[in-house]
Amino acid sequence: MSSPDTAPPARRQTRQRTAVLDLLDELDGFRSAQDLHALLRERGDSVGLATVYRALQALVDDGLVDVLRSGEGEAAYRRCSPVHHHHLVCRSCGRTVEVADPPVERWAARIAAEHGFADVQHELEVFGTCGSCAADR
Amino acid sequence: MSSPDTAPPARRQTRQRTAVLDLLDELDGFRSAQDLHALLRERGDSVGLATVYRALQALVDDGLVDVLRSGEGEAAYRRCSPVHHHHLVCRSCGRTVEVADPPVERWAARIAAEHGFADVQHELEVFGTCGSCAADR
DNA sequence: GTCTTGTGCGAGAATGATTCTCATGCACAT
DNA sequence: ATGTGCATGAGAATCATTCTCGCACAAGAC
Repeated sequence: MSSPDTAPPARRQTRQRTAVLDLLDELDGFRSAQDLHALLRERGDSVGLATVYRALQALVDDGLVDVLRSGEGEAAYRRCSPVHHHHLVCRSCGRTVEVADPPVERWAARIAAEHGFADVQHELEVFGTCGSCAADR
Repeated sequence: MSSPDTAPPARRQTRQRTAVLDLLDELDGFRSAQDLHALLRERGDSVGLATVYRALQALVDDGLVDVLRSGEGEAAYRRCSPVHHHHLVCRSCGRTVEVADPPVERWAARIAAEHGFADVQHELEVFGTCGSCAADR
C-alpha cells in the first residue's frame, strides 16, 4: 500500500553533487542556493547555478537536506539528520539547533484527528535570539 | 517601553483597500495575491495588481491577515482573528481551520530557554486531507 | 462647502529567484 | 574499453513581487 512501483531514485554520483553535499556538511546555518553557488565558485569548484538547484532538490527529495522558506522569497537549505525534527533558528546569526519534539507530534496528530483531517504533516520553526547574539547588544 | 515614538499607521480608507478586505472576509481558505486580484477583476472591482499587494502588506502589518508561504514561491493570504493561533490546512481543497495551542506555546518557550534563546517566535502549520476530500477519492 | 496636502492608485518596467532548453560530457553497467 | 542515458552548464524564459512616477482622491484645515 505504500509504494509498490515507485522506482528507486538511482542518483548518479558526480563531482558537482558531491561538492554541494560536502559544502553543506561544513556549514552550520541555513544558506540560500545562490550563497552556496557563490561559495563553491570561490573555493574553485566550478559549478553551474542550475546544477546547484538540481542537486539541492535531489538532496531534499532524499531527506538529506532541510528547506526553509524565509520571508523573503529565498529558500534556505541546510544539511540535517534524516529523522524527523524541527529547528531553533537564531534570527541574528543564523545558528541552528535541531530539536525533537514528541509532544508536538502527538498534539498535531490529535488536533488533526479531531477535525477529521487525515494524512497529516506539519511544519514548525522556532525563531529567537541566541545567547551570544543577545549578549552582543 | 513599548513604542513611544512609533508613529501610528494612519491608513487611509480607500475603495480598493475596503474591497480587498471585504473579499478576504468572504473567502475561506488561503488565496494568493494573484488570485485575489483576479477575483476582484471578475466581480467588477477594477483594482491594480500592485495595489492588491500593497493592501495585503498593510493588512498583514496590522495583524488582520495571515500569510502562508506555500512551497511554490507564492504567498497565500487569509483573513484571521487577531489573537495568536495556527492553521490546519487541507492540502486538497484549501479549507482552513484556526486552532489555538497552549501546549505548543509552552513547549516552544521551554525549548528555546533551554538553548539560551530569547525573544522567541514560532511558525507552525499543519497540513492534511480533510474529511470530505478524503471521501472523494 | 471648499481648499490644501500628501498618501494611495495604476500601468508597466524592473528585479530577482528559480526553472527550462538543448547540445555536450561523464558515470555506470556490460 | 564502449555504449547508453542521465547530468551538466550557459543563457534564455518564467513568474511572483516590487518599484517608478504622474495623477487622483481622502482627510483635515479654513
